[in-house]
Amino acid sequence: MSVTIKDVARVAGVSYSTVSKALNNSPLVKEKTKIKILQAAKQLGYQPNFAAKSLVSKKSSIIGVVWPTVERMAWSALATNINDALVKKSYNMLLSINPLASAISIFNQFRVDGILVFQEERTLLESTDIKSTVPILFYGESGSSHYPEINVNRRKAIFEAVRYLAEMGHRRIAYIGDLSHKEANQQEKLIGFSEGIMQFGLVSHPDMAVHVKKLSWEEGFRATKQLLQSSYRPTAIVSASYDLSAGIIRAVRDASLRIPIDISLISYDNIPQMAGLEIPLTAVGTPVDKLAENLVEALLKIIEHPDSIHPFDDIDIELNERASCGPPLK
Amino acid sequence: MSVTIKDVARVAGVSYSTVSKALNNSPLVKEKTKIKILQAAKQLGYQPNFAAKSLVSKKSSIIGVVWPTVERMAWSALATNINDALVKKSYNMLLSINPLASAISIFNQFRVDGILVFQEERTLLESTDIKSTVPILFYGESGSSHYPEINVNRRKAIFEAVRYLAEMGHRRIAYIGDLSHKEANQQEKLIGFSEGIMQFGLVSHPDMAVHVKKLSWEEGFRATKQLLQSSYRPTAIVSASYDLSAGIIRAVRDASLRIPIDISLISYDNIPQMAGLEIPLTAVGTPVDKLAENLVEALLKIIEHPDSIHPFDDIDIELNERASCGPPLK
DNA sequence: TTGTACGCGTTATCAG
DNA sequence: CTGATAACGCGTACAA
Repeated sequence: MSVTIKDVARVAGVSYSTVSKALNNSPLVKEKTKIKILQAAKQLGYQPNFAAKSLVSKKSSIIGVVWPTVERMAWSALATNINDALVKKSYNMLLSINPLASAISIFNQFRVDGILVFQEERTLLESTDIKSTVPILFYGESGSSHYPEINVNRRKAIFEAVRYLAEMGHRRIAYIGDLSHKEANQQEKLIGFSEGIMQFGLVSHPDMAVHVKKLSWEEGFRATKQLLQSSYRPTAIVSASYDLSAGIIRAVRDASLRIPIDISLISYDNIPQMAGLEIPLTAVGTPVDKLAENLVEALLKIIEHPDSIHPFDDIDIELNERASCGPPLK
Repeated sequence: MSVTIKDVARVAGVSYSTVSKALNNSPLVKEKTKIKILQAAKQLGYQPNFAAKSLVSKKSSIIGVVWPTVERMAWSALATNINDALVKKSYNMLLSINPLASAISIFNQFRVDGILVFQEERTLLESTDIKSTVPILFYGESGSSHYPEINVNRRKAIFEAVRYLAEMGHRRIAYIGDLSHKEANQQEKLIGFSEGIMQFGLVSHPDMAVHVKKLSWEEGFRATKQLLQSSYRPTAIVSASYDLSAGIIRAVRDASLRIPIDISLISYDNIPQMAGLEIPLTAVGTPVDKLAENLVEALLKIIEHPDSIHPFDDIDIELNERASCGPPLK
């Protein structure tokens, strides 16, 4: 049914091995015949067969990405950026939203060149022991030390956010985020906040940190209402995620407070969408495009040298000033 | 590097064709040797090579799904459900977030068994003429009539929502959604609303329909504030999407109105998450699980009979009563 | 019940 | 420059 190089060869009146060369732009083919072959190929609507190609070449030019069911904005943005970065390196990205073990199994059978795993919580992994011939890179907590992982330094990011506010003159800073100790990533952020408060000798208060069950805008909204009604009167808020921040803005405005005049807001998750909110948000974290490039680069490095050990540094964080922070009112 | 059936054969002390049979659970192999082979395979960590397999069998057991950049909740839910439905039929799903043309090209080279395209706006498609040997099914507007497509009857869905409210006694109903005529899907919803208003002889008012630029919660929030401040005093709201509704609820509650006592709310997008909102929302639309099953079923039908024409009916809609609608206050 | 041989669509190596 | 031909890993008739 589908057309092969042999069909193309027949139409072009050459042998199929010549077609193969022509299609791969080999210099061993005369320009004229090359053109003839290319025309025949186009005319027949030839599409190379990936399976055959990767069978012989042992390469697929595909990177498999394992994605837990994703709802958060920051992750969508990351996926898009990784895709772009991969295309730039002439790879293609395929996503699987299956459970980790089966996704990895599928990608292994496909003999993709590399696998990138987005891991939010680490609990899943520990039970099932992952077997993979294909190089894997974890983004987030891998849980097992068998595979290389890259993480961003969330602790430092939040710490820097606090520093930024403190240096601006803020003394009463609040934090809205996941206060439970279930997810290591979220815990890191909280620690960063605490460290900042202590380090810069800021005001402490029992209500200064508000817990959210999910990093969603609803929770951000709710938590902010709660915060503003408490006896703590913050002049600035540190938010643990983009989605959270979206809800925070709404709640703050509803309380007829102005950002950044009455209250400053700085958010984790350094994605371009921050600029598109009602108020362009000053944010801290690794810019997604850089993060994506780092991840891709690291993965390609692993692919090229699968055996050597790869101790990846945490990716550097940045603080992007926009319009949501200013000195406290008085 | 990676282990093949030949390696397994050597370890198990049989020929590799026997291994092949054993692995495919053929009855032509003695139980005892089968076990021996299976053990050897596991011990070596054997993973079948997809490329080789699909090369000879002309099947990949993979369905490629083309996804525009994902941000909306309802779509995430749909993807998850399709994945599940596919697994049930022993297929695997792989996602591509590349532009339509290149995604289809990749899937063609992979010789996936079928392609499912999520198409929100149709503008993209019309310029590039899609060529695909692999069967394609469009969900949404394909734009060209070359490929089969399935859609849900959004017009009817919204119409039924209006009917539901009307029969409950509501006379002043508002609509929050995309009022521009750019996207056919959104236009359909608006038409359904207008038809309902006319058919049931309800009150008309210039402010009864509020436009949102995006189907996001922010816009839902904003539009609702606007609606509640206008001179129109609706007793019920019809919302065009889940995300919108989330924002609507917040805005309504902020105005100290109670749902459903002071105001009723019914939403398009029939997804389980509706039940998880602050107020379990009565919703109309095709339940995602059914939608997913329908799509999968239709696609498999096309795969089996690629040549015949497939005029798919719109998928039926359902109205799920939850806790957000009641009779008007007086 | 097991093994042999061939072909799937490519690339790569050699001869011509 | 071009054309045979051998792999690649697997399924499957067919032979043993």
